[in-house]
Amino acid sequence: MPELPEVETIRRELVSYIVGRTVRRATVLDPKLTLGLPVQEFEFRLIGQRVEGVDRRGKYLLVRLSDRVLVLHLMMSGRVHLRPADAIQPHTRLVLDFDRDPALHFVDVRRFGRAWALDESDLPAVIGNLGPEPLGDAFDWRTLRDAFSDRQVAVKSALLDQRTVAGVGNIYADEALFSARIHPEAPVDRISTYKLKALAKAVVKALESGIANHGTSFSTFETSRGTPGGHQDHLQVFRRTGQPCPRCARPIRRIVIAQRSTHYCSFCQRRPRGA
DNA sequence: CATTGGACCTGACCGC
DNA sequence: TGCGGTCAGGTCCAAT
Repeated sequence: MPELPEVETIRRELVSYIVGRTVRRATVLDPKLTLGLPVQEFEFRLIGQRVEGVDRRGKYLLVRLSDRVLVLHLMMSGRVHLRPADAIQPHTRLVLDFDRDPALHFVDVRRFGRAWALDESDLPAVIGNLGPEPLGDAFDWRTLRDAFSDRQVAVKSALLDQRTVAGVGNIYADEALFSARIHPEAPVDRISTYKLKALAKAVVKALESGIANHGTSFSTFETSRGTPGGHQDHLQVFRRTGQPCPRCARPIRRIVIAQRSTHYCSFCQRRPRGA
């Protein structure tokens, strides 16, 4: 589920539900979650801490505590649920109990998700390599120009690289490239300034649209309150292989770039000449 | 250096 | 029903 719009949707819900609460108990049910930090130490670092706020950096969720920060990355299948402390589900990996319900449950079928309990000063070690926030002032077409210079990688790969811009994943990369009419295999150093400007705007538009629809959910529920997002009904190309392009009605194609499914219209998104 | 391919996990779905 | 293959919203790390 989780790209920037989905994580942002969760963040906004957490802000209204857990800010001001104090952690009474932390329970790690899957030691893999803490990446080698002993479970007891992880839990100890959270207990007694008050939630001061909830931030987001790219696809990372940052739960600001009195003098620590809990960082969550949902990877492919992670979910955050707000439910009673004792309502443990099959794939629950972490539960934070507060002074009253609901508790925060981190549920993750595939077990790729991670959690860190850090001092603020250790945050850069986890999120220090991220590119600019696409919805912040630091991002515009020059960001892409600088990241793309002297490189030949496919633009789709470059957008998925979190050092380029933080938070874009497979769905919103495909959607943005469609909006900007850029072929996903276009080598980044051959994209015109005109197209780069279109792409920067398309990235912002795609992400903002996702947020406005509370994220994209394909099969299971998604937001922390268990309601599905609605953006899947607004996707133009992603997972629409064979269906008509919204612009020209020719069938959407699916190819694989960097081992990721990629969806595009071969008529509207022309390969640069000579590439 | 930059880039690529495999690894990490589990479950759903499809064709035989 | 069972089996094997494919696919899934992400990232890291070794090999090239």
